[in-house]
Amino acid sequence: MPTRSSGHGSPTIGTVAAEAGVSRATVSRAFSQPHRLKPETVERVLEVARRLGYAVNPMAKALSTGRSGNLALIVPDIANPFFPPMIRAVEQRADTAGYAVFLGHTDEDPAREDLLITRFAKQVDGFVIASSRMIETEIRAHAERRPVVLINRDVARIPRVLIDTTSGVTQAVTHLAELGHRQIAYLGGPSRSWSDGQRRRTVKRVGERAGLSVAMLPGRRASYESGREAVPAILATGVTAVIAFDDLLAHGVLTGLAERDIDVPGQFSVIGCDDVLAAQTYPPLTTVSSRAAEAGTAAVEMLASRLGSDVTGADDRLTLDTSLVVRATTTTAPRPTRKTRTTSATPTG
Amino acid sequence: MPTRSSGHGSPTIGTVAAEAGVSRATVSRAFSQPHRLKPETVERVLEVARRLGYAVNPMAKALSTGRSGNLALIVPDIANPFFPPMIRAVEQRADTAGYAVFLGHTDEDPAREDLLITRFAKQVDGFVIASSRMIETEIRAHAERRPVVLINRDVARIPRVLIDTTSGVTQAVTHLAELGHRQIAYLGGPSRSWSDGQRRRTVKRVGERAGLSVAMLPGRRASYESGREAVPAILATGVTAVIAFDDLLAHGVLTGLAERDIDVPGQFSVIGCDDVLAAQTYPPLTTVSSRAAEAGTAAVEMLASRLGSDVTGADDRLTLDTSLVVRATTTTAPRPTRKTRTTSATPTG
DNA sequence: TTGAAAGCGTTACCAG
DNA sequence: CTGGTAACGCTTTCAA
Repeated sequence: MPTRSSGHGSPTIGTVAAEAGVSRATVSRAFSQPHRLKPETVERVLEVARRLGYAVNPMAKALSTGRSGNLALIVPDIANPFFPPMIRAVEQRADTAGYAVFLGHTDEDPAREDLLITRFAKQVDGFVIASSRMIETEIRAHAERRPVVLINRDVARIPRVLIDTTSGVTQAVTHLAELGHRQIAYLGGPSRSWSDGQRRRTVKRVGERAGLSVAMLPGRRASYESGREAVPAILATGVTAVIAFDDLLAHGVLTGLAERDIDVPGQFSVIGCDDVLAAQTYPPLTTVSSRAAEAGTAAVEMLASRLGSDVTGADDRLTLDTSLVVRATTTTAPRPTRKTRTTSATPTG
Repeated sequence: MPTRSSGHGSPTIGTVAAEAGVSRATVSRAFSQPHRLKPETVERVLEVARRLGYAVNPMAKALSTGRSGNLALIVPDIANPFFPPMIRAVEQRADTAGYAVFLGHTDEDPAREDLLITRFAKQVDGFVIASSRMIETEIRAHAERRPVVLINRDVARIPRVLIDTTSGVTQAVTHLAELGHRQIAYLGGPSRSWSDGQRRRTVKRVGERAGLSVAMLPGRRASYESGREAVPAILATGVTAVIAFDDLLAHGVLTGLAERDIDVPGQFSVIGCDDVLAAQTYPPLTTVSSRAAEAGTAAVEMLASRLGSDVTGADDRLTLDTSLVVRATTTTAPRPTRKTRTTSATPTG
């Protein structure tokens, strides 16, 4: 029995229509295009709707309009303190733009990332993909189906917002050079990370230009433990300072160093990246600022503008500059007392 | 022109049906009830679908079946490190159960929480609400519309998983008593927090039973800064040890104490809660373990079981016990030398 | 085992 | 300014 206005479940547009004595089309308009209706009609419909506790069913609406009003945010690792502020910002900005957001956690796995995006695809109007680990081809493929805005991943012709750590890392290297350090190391992060590539290249380039010998340590998971475990390798290179991919690693290094009774910054200088630990380490960590929240906000704005008007727009690429925040883990290089020896791997320079 | 099998947009069930020479109903069945179809038919349909890149449209499916395959996770504060592991767990468990998850961030605001839930309602099959700040009436109202599982909020007859810190906090108080402390304080967290209430009561009860004098400090936002700022108030009470609502606050207290040259644990003992900072503070924080991830997983499981079968089931209430993790911020009470006095400013060494 | 057709709740085009 | 009526893409009786 196809009764539109039954009284059991949540009220539908039909229920309201019947009760208000108008057509379903009118009820629909009362919500989506009130200006095309006589004010008193709108008022009456809305009143009835309120009384009945009616609310538009987003899925039905989506099916009809082709726009879901949903976005998906994909991140590699929620547990990394770099992301929560970004997630928060995306959520907030999306919310004010009327979007609800799905959260996808890829656990740094490109395959999982690909899968998640595919699963979300039909249910969202667009994606914000942070620190994507997928290969360009895959990213492009997805971007062709749905609007995509990338964060910290530079793929031509795909809207993206990049936290440019070149500036901050350059300052970091220069800072160390000025303090008299002659040998420094870069402790890498996730290998597929665009940010890591950028930082790695910057340290190398700027370091060598400043006449420093710089050791590159292989990338690893960005975590406190990884940093702690990397200390022996770092020391083996004989450097007097290290710049880590991020604060988490740097924090771990601080601990590893402390465990070996190596004084920071007295005997060794450490610099982090992202400034997520603020002054919460001991000693307070010198680091490169980040702008995760801003990036999130900007990404949603880009996405929203794409969704609003079908602008095939220019090649959107927003970069956010960073800078060095000097705290207490860096100081002048120790005089070359004992000669630290490299054992096997990791040549310098 | 109502052509079902046009060749432009993403393929629909009609496209596949036409291409495979079967009815739309058959295609639908090939995906949802393959066993009710001749194996070779299923195979052919699936093959065609794959070739065409067809994927079921979840919204259309949802509209038809009334189940969206989505869940919503509501949290008060993504930035608090207590939540990311939980979010991660929820996401993961939901994923394996075939659900996608919306994330809602309420920023500790009950009104916003209420609003978010309402907005999600029509689009999800159920909610996991963590540390809800809403009043019981509101929670009940929502729970009547959609299945709800609460985390760290104890509302009768609503499925909930509670991280029971009673055990851990009891151990904490006892630990301090055994170390000879006679006066301790509890530094409160968010006022609407169920966990805070539980911890507060436990500290008070167990403390007094052990013959300690216990000072209750008003609740505040669970953050590093709040903890740091609370130090003067703590010192003003003349206690020799403090148990903080969570690790963030405790960490802040550590800093505030250090700024005043008060040695921890030599002159003052500090205990946190949730164990989210692990050994990452200086000194490593004695704290009460937490089980955020487990709670998230359990919550989704409860929800999924409710969704699966319409069990009006018993009064589900799962509690997860905790215990004290002793690290390095607690030790025997200092002898009553100088009478600790609060001045005003922040003298540093 | 398969097909026809009636919904699911909205929107949007076309009349009036 | 408002109503009728096809879609939107899929599921699900009901028949065959």
